Amino acid sequence: MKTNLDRVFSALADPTRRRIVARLARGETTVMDLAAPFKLAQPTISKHIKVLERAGLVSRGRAAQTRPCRLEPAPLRAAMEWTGSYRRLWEDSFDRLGVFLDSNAQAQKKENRSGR
Amino acid sequence: MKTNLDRVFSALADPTRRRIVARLARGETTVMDLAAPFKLAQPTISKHIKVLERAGLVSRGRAAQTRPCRLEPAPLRAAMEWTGSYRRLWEDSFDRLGVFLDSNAQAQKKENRSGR
DNA sequence: TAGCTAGTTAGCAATATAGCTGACAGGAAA
DNA sequence: TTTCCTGTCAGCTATATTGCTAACTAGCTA
Repeated sequence: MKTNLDRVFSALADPTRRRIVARLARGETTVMDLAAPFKLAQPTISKHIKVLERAGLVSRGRAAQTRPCRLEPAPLRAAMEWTGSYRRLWEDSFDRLGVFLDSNAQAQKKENRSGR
Repeated sequence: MKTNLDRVFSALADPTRRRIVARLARGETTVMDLAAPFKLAQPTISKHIKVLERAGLVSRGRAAQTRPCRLEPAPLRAAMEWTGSYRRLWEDSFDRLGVFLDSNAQAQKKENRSGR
């Protein structure tokens, strides 16, 4: 039984997939377009996209004969929050921006209160 | 040829290893201690530790017959920065706490100023 | 010395992953 | 209809990963 975070980190462990994510961050696009920069066969890219999809990082629509891919940020956020939860380890003081992590709730409150 | 980030994300993709990281965040400890909470055989834990070590997430010393493990935060930071670079995708506004990413430079300055 | 504790190394099995090719499907265009 | 474009699916190979056990090493302790 694999957790979501397992699949997210696993998906991000491949440089091809990270490049795909980077491309999708600039906007929705097609499989062919995603495959273009790579020397890999196109079905190979399809497989990578499917991995991203199973991790919840990508969602897809249908438009004529294309399957446009869109980046879903939530899992990226989850990954960042996990790694960020150790932020205090590389920061010397606790009362930096870095509090964002120790409690997201607290960070939220602060954000709301201060409007920053 | 594997990049560092490949190894870091790959290492974090396993729940056992994430639990080891979580434990190490509370302080340096031994392999036996790390293995205790798991039902896995001890050499299996050794292997997981080695994966974390190759990713640069763990460094080890020697003390009598133990090999104390310590968490190295830098790769965690790198992973957080990668995922965080897409932070704008899940935030509606740019001028939140979210500046943390753009402000690594700023954090650096703070660190330097504070004499670290 | 002998034995205990902590840990690594070697080797095996099962499964997953990343790449490929070849064949297929659905929609647009000729 | 035929053809092309955009993909998917099935199946193969090679390699990596995760788990195990058995056997070993290194250092402490009796």
